[in-house]
Amino acid sequence: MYAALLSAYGTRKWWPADTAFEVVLGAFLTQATAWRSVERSIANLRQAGLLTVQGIRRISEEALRQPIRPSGFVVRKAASIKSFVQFLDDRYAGSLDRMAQQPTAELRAQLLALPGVGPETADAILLYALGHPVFVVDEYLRRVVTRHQLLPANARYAELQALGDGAIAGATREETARHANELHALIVEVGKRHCGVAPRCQGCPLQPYLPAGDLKPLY
DNA sequence: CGCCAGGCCGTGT
DNA sequence: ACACGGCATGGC
Repeated sequence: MYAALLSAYGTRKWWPADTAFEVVLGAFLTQATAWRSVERSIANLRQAGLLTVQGIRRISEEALRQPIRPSGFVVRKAASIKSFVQFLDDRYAGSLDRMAQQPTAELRAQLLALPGVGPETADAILLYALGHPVFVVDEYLRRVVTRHQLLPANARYAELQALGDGAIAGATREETARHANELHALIVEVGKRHCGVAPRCQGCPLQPYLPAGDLKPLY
């Protein structure tokens, strides 16, 4: 299925961000939020000079709510972003490069301990901001996997991740990270186009892999 | 206008 | 352990 997606859509350029720290901001802002809305927030932050660790460090939590307004959940997201920068300063002297030197499992635990960081946000930061080879599970993957009856609809995050891990294993850490990057990006693409709440399977590159029978809306 | 978006968290069983 | 609603805002 990975091969079919790659063949259909080609190489995606992901994560859509100019810097590692911008990836982190996007990871928080996109929680249950359309990327279109995140883009407007990023534009606001850029205009205010807030796309850097120093920028976020300087602004108050309350003032940060304003530029990220288009992404919603502004009270929680502003607090989460400030907490992350506090953590980065305390633990890694404000450097994502230094943070990236630590073992993946340790970093994941540290991230999950932060407010507003769940498994997907932690893994997105690990992969796209820190370059660690972890597979990122999101709602789109859950939909694809459920529709194709690869796992039950109530599968846990770890089960979905294990499925992804099986598809991205490479000979080197870098190769695995590249596959993790690519496949997640492709899943989002096919998810947006074909795997919404109501299925739109016409022209879907994964159609040959669908089980027999009718598809139902998810909820 | 109503539905939904690249989750996370506190609360109730 | 696990389901369930709230969280804010805007695009379609």
